[in-house]
Amino acid sequence: MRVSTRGEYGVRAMFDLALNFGKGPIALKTIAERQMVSESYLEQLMAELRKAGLVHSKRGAQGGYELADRPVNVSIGEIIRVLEGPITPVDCLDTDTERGPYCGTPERCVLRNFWRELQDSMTQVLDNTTLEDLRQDAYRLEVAE
Amino acid sequence: MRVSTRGEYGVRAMFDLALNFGKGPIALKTIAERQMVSESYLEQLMAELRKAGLVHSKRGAQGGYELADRPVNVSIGEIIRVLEGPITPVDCLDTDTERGPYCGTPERCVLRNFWRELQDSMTQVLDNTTLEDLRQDAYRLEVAE
DNA sequence: TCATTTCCCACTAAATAGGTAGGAATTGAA
DNA sequence: TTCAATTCCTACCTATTTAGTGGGAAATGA
Repeated sequence: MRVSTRGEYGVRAMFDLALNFGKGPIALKTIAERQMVSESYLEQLMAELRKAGLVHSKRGAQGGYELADRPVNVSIGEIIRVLEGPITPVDCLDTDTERGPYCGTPERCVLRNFWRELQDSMTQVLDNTTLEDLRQDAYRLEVAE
Repeated sequence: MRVSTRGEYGVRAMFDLALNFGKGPIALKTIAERQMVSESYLEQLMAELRKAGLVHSKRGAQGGYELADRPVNVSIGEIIRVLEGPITPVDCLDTDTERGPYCGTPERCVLRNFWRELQDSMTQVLDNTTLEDLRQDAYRLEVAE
């Protein structure tokens, strides 16, 4: 029932980009240092986020990464799905891949419904929180001090 | 963001015991066959559930396992915690173990709060669903046919 | 007595997690 | 035009976790 470091680091990096949105590209090195994450490991994650269209990159000197869209349009769920795959507590909920939608006995569907409920409560939080929400939380935190 | 087969099989087995609650001990072999799970693998899981006090066992001929308590008193969350450990999407939420409660920068606490929200929504479902709820779902399913 | 059943321990193959290393390609600035 | 900064790409690596298997000792009802 855990998010791996892929998801966790990815969210940290995207949150960092959200806090610096509008300032032009941010170098991977900067993000990695600020978020205390291995640079070359994070690089791989950023490559996946780029291919998924969540960030834009600029090569060469003064290059770096920036959000492809405004923070309000990026949910945490999107980030997690790119880095961790579909949000499904158990395989039989996963209709996209070939992990099968039906599980044999009718009693088993009772369990399937339960897992679906769990899935819904997770996606509810994940898909309804955006980077903008987190950015505002951070802002409020700063003001309060 | 997945439950491993440990949790999934464990819940299946406990659900099976709930459906057969009051009928005396059920042999591991029977559960394994009904739930289509490897017998010796399930055996290890049952051992952990027994040590955690969730099931009672009886050795020898006519032996087997049965719920230690009425289905209404067993939540799915308990089962999952025994077999998968604490329900924490990320380490910094885990105050029980030595994974640390505090994460460095104040901005990071924004993320911590977010993960906490996710955790809450998960435990909400997991801890408020009991084996009795599932048993009744199964009963209703049967009646409807 | 004996078939049945739990209990216990050791082992293992494959996948996943969490990285490292090195170099090619691009680009802004001096 | 050169060069340092930076992304991009591929390959590789180690430890841990996952999902089991196998064998035998101990208990117990018939």
